[in-house]
Amino acid sequence: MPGINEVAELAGVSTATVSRALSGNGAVSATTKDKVVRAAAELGYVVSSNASSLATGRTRNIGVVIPSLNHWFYSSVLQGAESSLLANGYDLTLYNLAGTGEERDSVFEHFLLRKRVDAVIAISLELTPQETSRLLALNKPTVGVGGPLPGVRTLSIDDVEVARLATEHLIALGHTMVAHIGGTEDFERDFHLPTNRRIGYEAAMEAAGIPVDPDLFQPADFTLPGGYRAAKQLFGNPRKRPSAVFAASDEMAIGTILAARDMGMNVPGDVSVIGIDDHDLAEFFGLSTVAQYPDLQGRLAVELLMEQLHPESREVGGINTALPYDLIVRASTARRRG
Amino acid sequence: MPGINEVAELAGVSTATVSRALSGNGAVSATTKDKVVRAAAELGYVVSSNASSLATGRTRNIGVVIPSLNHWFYSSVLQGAESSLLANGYDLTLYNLAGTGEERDSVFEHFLLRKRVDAVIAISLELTPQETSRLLALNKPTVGVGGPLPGVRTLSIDDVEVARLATEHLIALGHTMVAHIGGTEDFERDFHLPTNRRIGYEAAMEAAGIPVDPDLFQPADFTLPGGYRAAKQLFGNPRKRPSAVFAASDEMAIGTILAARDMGMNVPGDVSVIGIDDHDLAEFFGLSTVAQYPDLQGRLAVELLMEQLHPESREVGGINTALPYDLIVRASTARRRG
DNA sequence: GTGAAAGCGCTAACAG
DNA sequence: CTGTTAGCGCTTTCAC
Repeated sequence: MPGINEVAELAGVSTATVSRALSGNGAVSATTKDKVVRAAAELGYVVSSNASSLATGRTRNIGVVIPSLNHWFYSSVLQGAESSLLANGYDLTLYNLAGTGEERDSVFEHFLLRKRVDAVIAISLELTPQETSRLLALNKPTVGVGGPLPGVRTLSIDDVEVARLATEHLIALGHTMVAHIGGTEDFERDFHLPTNRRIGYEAAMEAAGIPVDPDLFQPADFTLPGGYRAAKQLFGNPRKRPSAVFAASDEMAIGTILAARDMGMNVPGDVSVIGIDDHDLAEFFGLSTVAQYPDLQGRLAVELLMEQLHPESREVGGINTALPYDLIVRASTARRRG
Repeated sequence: MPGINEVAELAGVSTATVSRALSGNGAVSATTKDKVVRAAAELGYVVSSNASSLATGRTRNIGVVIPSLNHWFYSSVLQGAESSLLANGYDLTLYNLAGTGEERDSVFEHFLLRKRVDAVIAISLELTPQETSRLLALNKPTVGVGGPLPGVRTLSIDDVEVARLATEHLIALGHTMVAHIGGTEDFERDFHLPTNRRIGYEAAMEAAGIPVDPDLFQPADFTLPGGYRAAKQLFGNPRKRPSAVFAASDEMAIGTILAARDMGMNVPGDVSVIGIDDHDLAEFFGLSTVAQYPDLQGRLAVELLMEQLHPESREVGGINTALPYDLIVRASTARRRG
């Protein structure tokens, strides 16, 4: 593990010059730079990030706080963020909030404060007021993805619009008995988004002059089994059978498709189904959906941070644009029959 | 952001004493320790991990290298490791190898070498010889999970035994036409495990005196759609229709169940299906399986590392025990009909 | 049990 | 353009 002075010696220059040559800060003649680079390569020299951080106050490391790793959306955002950070020469340290309350506390009480990160990305987090203030107290650039974080710049698709679009697709196919599977109250409190999606659904219905029927709403937990159970309730109602279902996530929509099959119903013959996400499995199940791009959202979050961390070298444009989403029509939606 | 000297001042002691009191290294009288702790709390003092690392040479940070984030197994291991590291006061920095070859290279060429981690956990990695030597050149404690890593202590279930157990379960139910869906050749080269699982399958068949029929093997890519396609091939063969399928992963097994349904076959009436993993969705699909516990594997990997990093304070026992796995019988397997 | 002081390996003025 | 030097904030001998 060679240090900077060994490189300096080999190259026949001072350590300061080595530092300058390797970091690009400060002018170095082309020839010395070349010498230094060679020497460093020969020795296999790599800066000690600790020493460097201590001297500069910057760590080239950013913290990502995530509610859980086992969800398609979160891990996709994480994947996008990781890859983009890597490209920018940053490390990513991961804080997972799943697990006991104690673990969660210790993230906020100890870990984030260790001065180990230059900035933090918070994925779909709904924090307690205390946690939020801890986060803000870090006084570091922070950006949220997918969750509303008071006081923090947040990246999120327009859930109301996305839900409206999905619902309109169903309505345009002639459906009027359009059911909605959305978040449970618990879930709503934690993530807000289900409420927004429900609002978009209701807006689309009302705009089409179709009264919103509370019996056509079923809460679920955003999982496939949850969607399955909710759909069975909907389909089993002898009085009102929906001809279309808008589920607030693809996993629930897939559960809905499976429930329909199990009840002997044909999708889309007897019932149309649409979700939100464009989950990995959506294509396999022929699921129509509104795609969002969590990977891209993770990348964008990193861009945003980089702008704040390196204000000089970046142009600012393009970040404030709304996040993209697209209606993707597959085999699970069709014109109302009869 | 108070520093150690401010704490020292408030407590009326030297910085050396603060360091000792807070780290537990070196003797400090109970009363001074108390004073220091109070002062630190009052100021909200947290050590600068960089300064501390620079001085001690230890970072309290460990690197985790993972092939991809979107897989149940990997992210479960990661989750277990993260939570266990947190409990041990360690940070986790994440290196994802998915993405372009360049990104992958840069992980090995630059990031891991930054002296930022005390140890590394490699999840299911099959590395090139060059990458392996880079890794070993770090000369840091390293443990692998789930993949064979030459020269590295690795945690892995006994794939041969697990596969044999699954197959025996089918055989014991009277099945003789037992098909196997395993890894493609590409996949095999990368992960080895499919081969081992296939070996276990064949061993069980032979032990029961049932000749292994190559027509009853189908390769797939460990995904649900892949399992679906493979199963269709198996079930569509007009000459030999298996009465049971052993899939090398739960996702492929679920694909198999869906394929059977789509072909009008009843599970387990017409065909029994078993997988390996105990995936999140296994219960929902009533899938019989051999559970492995990736979360636990992640935790164990951390234990192993902690032993190496803090040899004094740990007892060594229990780590060399084979990793646990359990046959879990649900609704997808039954006695052969007729 | 406690303090003084010498670094850990690098960077950033400041001179030249 | 390059070298000298003073830290960054902590830990750890070494005395006392």
